[in-house]
Amino acid sequence: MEEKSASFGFEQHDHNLCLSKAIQAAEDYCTKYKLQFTPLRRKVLELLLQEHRALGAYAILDLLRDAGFSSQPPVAYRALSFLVEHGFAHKIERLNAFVACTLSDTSHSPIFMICRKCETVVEAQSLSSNLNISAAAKAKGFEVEQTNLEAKGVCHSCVETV
Amino acid sequence: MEEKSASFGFEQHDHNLCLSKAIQAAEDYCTKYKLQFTPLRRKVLELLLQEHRALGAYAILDLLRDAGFSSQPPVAYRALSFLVEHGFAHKIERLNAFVACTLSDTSHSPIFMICRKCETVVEAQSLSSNLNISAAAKAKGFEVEQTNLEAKGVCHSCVETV
DNA sequence: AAAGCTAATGTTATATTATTGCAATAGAGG
DNA sequence: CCTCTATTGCAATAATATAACATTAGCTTT
Ligand SMILES: [Zn+2]
Ligand SMILES: [Zn+2]
Ligand SMILES: [Zn+2]
Ligand SMILES: [Zn+2]
Repeated sequence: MEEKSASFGFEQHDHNLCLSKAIQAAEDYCTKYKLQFTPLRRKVLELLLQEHRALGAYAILDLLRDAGFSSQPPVAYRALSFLVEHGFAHKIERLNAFVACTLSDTSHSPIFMICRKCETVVEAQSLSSNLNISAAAKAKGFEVEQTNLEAKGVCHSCVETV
Repeated sequence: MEEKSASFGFEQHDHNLCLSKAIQAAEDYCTKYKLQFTPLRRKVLELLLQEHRALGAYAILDLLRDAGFSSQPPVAYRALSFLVEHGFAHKIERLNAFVACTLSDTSHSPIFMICRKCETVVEAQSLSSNLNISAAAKAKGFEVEQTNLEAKGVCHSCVETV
């Protein structure tokens, strides 16, 4: 009874599994590092994991209200800060929105592919590109601490549609 | 009487020349493509070129007021849109701010190195990294249209200071 | 030059995104 | 249970950005 209806990585996959694994991983990480994976934080991560799209803070706030939490901006922003800080989510700067992390590896330099039609956000691990960047930077005497690459384009599903 | 006091590319350089060249290039480009390089647009580009730092729209607005222009938000945002659209400036998403383009090549995929201490923003041309990204994307069936890489770190001058 | 058209700018209002400061509450640790 | 700290709730406001419409400037055509 495997469900593979949701799209991810621009591919079909078992999204229920995808979601529960990510939650479990976050829980394990928090236990290990004595972080508080509170109901609020868990809920926000779940909301982000529902879809492989970036959600704005105020969209999350609406969903939190539905779930019985407070719906004041700081509530969402603080939970999101926690999730981003510990690598459970990322901020997509060009959308002012947040997406759940889909890579198990903590503290990575992600590449995001953002479909401008369906707004799906897929995260990939940076390949050698990161090395090139560091090299280019080093040549200019710059110490890279964190990189963020956001690619806008059209995904497989959308490229065929008008 | 060469002046090399300003830092750029984390290096000393003749900033007056740097500025006037960029203005001239923009002027030439606009003439060629019949774009209106109006006093307002020129002024905003000049303001961005003053420093190799990203300026927020409202900072620009303050400077515009000093220069006798209107200081309502749309004035700055429209001029910035024009400059960004035609490649004379870029938006630094993680700063919600704008920086003058320092590369002559029109329509490129820039890399920005942002010093978190002095806030200098240096633009570099992407090397082979772009190819890697497109390759990674293609593997996922994604058509890259535009990429933006922002690296946070510490520049040469600041790395030595506490 | 005058009229007509289009692009750019001015202006007002409002939408969207994000933070500050403080009070109340929940959870960890003794 | 008590204390301390982290988290959440809440109110106000800051910072960033856009929409809608009026006015002006710069061309084009007559
Ligand atoms: Zn999934
Ligand atoms: Zn799509
Ligand atoms: Zn310069
Ligand atoms: Zn610096």
